[in-house]
Amino acid sequence: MSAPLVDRLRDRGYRLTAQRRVVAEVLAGDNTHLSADEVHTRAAAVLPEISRATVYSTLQQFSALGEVRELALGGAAKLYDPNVEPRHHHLVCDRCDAVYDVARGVDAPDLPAQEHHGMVLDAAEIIYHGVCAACADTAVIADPEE
Amino acid sequence: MSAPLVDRLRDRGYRLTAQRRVVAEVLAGDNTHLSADEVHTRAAAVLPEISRATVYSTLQQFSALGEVRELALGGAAKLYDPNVEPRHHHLVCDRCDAVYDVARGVDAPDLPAQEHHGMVLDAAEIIYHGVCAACADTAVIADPEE
DNA sequence: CGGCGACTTGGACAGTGTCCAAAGCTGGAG
DNA sequence: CTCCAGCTTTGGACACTGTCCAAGTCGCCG
Repeated sequence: MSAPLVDRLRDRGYRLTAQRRVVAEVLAGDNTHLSADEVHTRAAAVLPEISRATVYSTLQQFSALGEVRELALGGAAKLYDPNVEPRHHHLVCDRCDAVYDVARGVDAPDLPAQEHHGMVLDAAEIIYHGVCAACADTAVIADPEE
Repeated sequence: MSAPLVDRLRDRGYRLTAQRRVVAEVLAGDNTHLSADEVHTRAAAVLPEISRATVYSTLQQFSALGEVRELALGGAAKLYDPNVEPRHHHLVCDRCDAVYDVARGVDAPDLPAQEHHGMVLDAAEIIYHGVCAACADTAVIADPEE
């Protein structure tokens, strides 16, 4: 499960380029939520000539193939989550954009058919918003309220 | 409930400027999900000199006051939802970014304490992803499969 | 009515992401 | 093994979203 991403790529008619391999490695080697820019930085550490455009398009491809999940949480940039398998939800700090995974089998309720608005649904994503411990602490300093 | 936003503003020490009034009107007059840019365009139709910076900061203030909800769905821009009262969730088309409201009392499950990661939670948001009817149709044309 | 200070302005700026023509490289055919 | 078609990458220009700031404006209180 750790390596065959490259095999799955070839099986679907994608060419195996050094760039795709490197991006795949970066994603496999880290369980956090990376922005496209972070992926580019880490990939460039191994393959310095890799361009931003390639990283963006590669991430889109991986996302379309279901190898990576694209997350649009509050922050400025989209994040890419290599942990696709155990489908999970997220907690987001509205102050600093920190992201945590919800590990347990928490899941969103199914939507009754009359609420579908003609759409074909394929996934439900829950985002728990709040303030992380670190941000809550700094707030106390700024707002002593004594 | 339709007008007193301006009252609530003054009560909290905010000044009543023409710009804030116009932005409030734009939001009140429409039940769809508007981007900051759309709000600016509509506001400018009434008050041509209003600047983008003002619209952005006003939307942030309204959002902080709970008069408007800021939505970070997949699209490039954040959307602002004037419908705060019946707290509701959303359906998003991953192709065209169309947004629909979930009207019914569907809601996300509470998160067990051991999953909080030290955060203080204040809201849970469910996003149902899928493909809207219009996009599904065009896909059929592009991919006849015969 | 006058002044304080919150508010707005407009333009510069930073970050994210897209697009495109040209050059490079993969993988299959011969 | 070599060659070629065409998929990929490159890099730079571009569009868009959102932030910041100094200067000027104007709402509100006295």
